[in-house]
Amino acid sequence: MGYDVMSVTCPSRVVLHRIGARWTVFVVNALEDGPLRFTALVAKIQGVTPKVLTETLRAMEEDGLLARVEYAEQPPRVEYGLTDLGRSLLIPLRAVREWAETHVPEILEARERAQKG
Amino acid sequence: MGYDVMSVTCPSRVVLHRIGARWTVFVVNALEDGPLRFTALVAKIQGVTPKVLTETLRAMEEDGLLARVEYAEQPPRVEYGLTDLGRSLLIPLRAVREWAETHVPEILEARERAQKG
DNA sequence: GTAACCAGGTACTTCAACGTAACTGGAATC
DNA sequence: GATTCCAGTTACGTTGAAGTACCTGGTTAC
Repeated sequence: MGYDVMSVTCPSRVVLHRIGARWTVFVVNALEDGPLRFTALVAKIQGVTPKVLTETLRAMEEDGLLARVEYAEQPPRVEYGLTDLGRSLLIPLRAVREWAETHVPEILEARERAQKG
Repeated sequence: MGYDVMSVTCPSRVVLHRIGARWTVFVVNALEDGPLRFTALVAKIQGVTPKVLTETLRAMEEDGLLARVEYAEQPPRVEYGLTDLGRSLLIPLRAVREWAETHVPEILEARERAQKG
């Protein structure tokens, strides 16, 4: 239904902002094959710090992209997995990721040309 | 070609960062139907300031996504248009945009639930 | 008992992105 | 000759996201 992304009041702008956040794309991709524990995520997504990962996870949980599941075991275990909504995001994000991977060389060349020229 | 997006050194991270920049998506979408002049862009993309738009355009030009064309007329005219590379980006970005537009309600509901609960 | 693991939390700092406001300089228009 | 349009530029201030470093409290393994 007609959202106008160019309008300042358009709610899809908020959504695009969340998607554009530095680490959201990585979390979604990292959870592609199933739920993971916090430390597994830190290990898999190189360069992310615990603090930032926590913030990203909380934000994504708030948006219903992610489910945080505590298991009542001893010792307790916490797992993060994609919801149906989060999983549906995989499709467009995969397209972006593939575009990035295939066009990296062209962009790097363009940057070099811009530096020299 | 094996890029590992999860690796810190992966160049596609840089690319994803540029794509994730607040206004890149809007510029690409705004130029979908052909080249536009600077002021036309400012008018079309609501909320963007001249300064930020200039920065965004320069960065995109450096990456080869955009071509800046000066016409040797009186008075001179400047137009910005997508390159082939920039146009190829339209496809994955359209997918993201459509996802955002269709799932905005779900996300807003999830946020409300998170606020109350 | 002590060392490491898990799942974070806190406090502080930094930095780039973003925004505001005002200005420029040439050309055309009234 | 005053104003407006175009295509920005410059200086400055703000903000929010990200990073650094260290702490915590329970649990299990050595």
